[in-house]
Amino acid sequence: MQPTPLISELAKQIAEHLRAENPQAGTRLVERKLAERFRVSRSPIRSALQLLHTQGMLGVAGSGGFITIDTPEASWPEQESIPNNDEAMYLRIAQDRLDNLLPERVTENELQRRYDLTRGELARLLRRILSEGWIERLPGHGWAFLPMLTSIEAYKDSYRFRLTIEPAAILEPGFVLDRAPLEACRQQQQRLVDGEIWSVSSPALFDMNSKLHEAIIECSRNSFFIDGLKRVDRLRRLMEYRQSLDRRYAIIRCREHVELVDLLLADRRLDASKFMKQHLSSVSVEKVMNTAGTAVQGVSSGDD
Amino acid sequence: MQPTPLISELAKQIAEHLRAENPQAGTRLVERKLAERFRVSRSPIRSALQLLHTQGMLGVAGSGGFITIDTPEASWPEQESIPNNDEAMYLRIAQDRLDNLLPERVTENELQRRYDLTRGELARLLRRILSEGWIERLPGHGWAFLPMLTSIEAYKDSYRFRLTIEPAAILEPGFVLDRAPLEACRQQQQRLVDGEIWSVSSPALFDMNSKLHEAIIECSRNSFFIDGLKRVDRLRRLMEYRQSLDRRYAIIRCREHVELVDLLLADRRLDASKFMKQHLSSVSVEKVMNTAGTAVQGVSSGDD
DNA sequence: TTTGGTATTTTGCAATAGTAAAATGCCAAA
DNA sequence: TTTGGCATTTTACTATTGCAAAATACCAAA
Repeated sequence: MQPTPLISELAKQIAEHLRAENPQAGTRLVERKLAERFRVSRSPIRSALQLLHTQGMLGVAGSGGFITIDTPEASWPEQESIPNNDEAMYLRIAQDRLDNLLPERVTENELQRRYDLTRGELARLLRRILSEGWIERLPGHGWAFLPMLTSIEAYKDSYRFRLTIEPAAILEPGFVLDRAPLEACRQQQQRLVDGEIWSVSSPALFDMNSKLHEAIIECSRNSFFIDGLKRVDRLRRLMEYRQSLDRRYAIIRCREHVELVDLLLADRRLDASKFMKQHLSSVSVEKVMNTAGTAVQGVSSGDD
Repeated sequence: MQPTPLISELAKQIAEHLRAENPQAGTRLVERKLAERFRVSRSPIRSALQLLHTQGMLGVAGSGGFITIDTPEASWPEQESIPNNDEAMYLRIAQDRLDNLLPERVTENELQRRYDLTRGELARLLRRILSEGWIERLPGHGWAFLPMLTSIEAYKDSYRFRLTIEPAAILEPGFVLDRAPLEACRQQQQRLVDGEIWSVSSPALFDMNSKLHEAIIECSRNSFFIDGLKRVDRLRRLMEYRQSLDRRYAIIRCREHVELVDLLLADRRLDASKFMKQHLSSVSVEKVMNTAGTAVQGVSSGDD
């Protein structure tokens, strides 16, 4: 039983899950529970557990099944070892598109040849790109890339959109605070402020920041706001993954994040909404100032 | 050369195009121009023209090629004759899903059997549904439907989202008025107010109204706002297609639409934005009142 | 009942070839 | 140059079959 992509992906997620939960040694890992949680059947879960066991990260219970053992945190390796081909290919296509190496219109065969993909891999990629909204099918043959966040204009557009929906989402009538995830994000931001920010990688920083904003908007319980922000973030990620973030600005944003979460945790929603507005508009201004003088693909102030 | 789906679709679009342009008899239809406009190659355009010619709606020029003839409006038939199988199937699946006849999780085979589809048809359908955001792939096998606008809650959510973005879009700095489409929409709305509303079908009414709102938001030139509204509208269409609209309320909305466009055409953007806000919130209230007493799937006030 | 073990069924990807349809390149005429 | 006619190339859908992997059903033990 070789690890299929799904199996190693699941192993990674289970390890991550355990790192977050941090259960005491000897806790039983119930196959059905995990299967339900990760929305797959027991088969791949079982194989993933097997895999983690052979890596010495899980023990076996006397009566069968796997249990956690007392694993020092260091030995929950970032299971990135198996570089997910799909993800890499996805980013590569995005970069090629941003660099204008890919024409606006492409056929499936072209892509398949160019990136040496099987039909299935290509189908998966196109599905993903489609659902993220930067490609569409032409009526006849082939696909057309949609304009992405290539220009500063589009960039500013994305911030004005967020400036509209994020403060409004906090004032939604159905807004209910999810304390746990917010407190987790707050801690993360505090650690960044306390110095981690100077060592963490740009993509990781980007992810932490967008995770915080998404955690907040999810409290609105309005899926239109939630989806709206997530769609913007996925596009922004493609743009910002290639930039290195200027930590001198980023740290200011992180401080603001902490303050923002504190307002929310104190149930001061109106103040939080106002603060969000101010937070986003200052990021926006910064971006413009920052990109005005330098090349579009230069250093980004950014974060959020 | 039988008409393929693409060809009959193009014939329909070309007829519609001509009805809108209303060129004088004898105007030459340039294949390459049409091909570019509809983003296909010349082949299917040529076949579509051929088709329209055999239906007696186009003449031939002395030196080859097709020209328009003096066709009374009545004889530009709504080319709906060939019921697009894909579209019908799409609506059927949406309805089945809304009626809870389809489980939350389905496999491709299940769908293929249930609706008697070929692999390709199914792939096309899934792609479309995916891009509209109400289905997603599971990590293993199969697909999961996402919660749609099934509840009144979600319904109200969609209006609050619009209430946030639509008035804001009018105030976007990049806002530039597209007079032609707006004036066309205004005329359409005026005709509705003048009595057409009592005879036009519910889906047609829905389309006219959403077209107006989309025409307005497109002036913002901010693709995040534009996309946001379009996504909401696609979902709303699925819900509202099954409802018959109460014309006594709808006509009020149409009058407001005329007024709204007039404000825009007079360049009173601030007033237009305020008016939009009031317009949307009254629709929203109406919806709630209307659905509160009756069944969810009863008569909708609606329109916008 | 809950759980893991095992066997069985089902799924959907891969590879292939054939084919209709769409895209494209070239040419001649206006 | 613009345009339509025509021929050719390319694309992507269809329909196979085989197979690995995922889902599922059933059973026994705790």
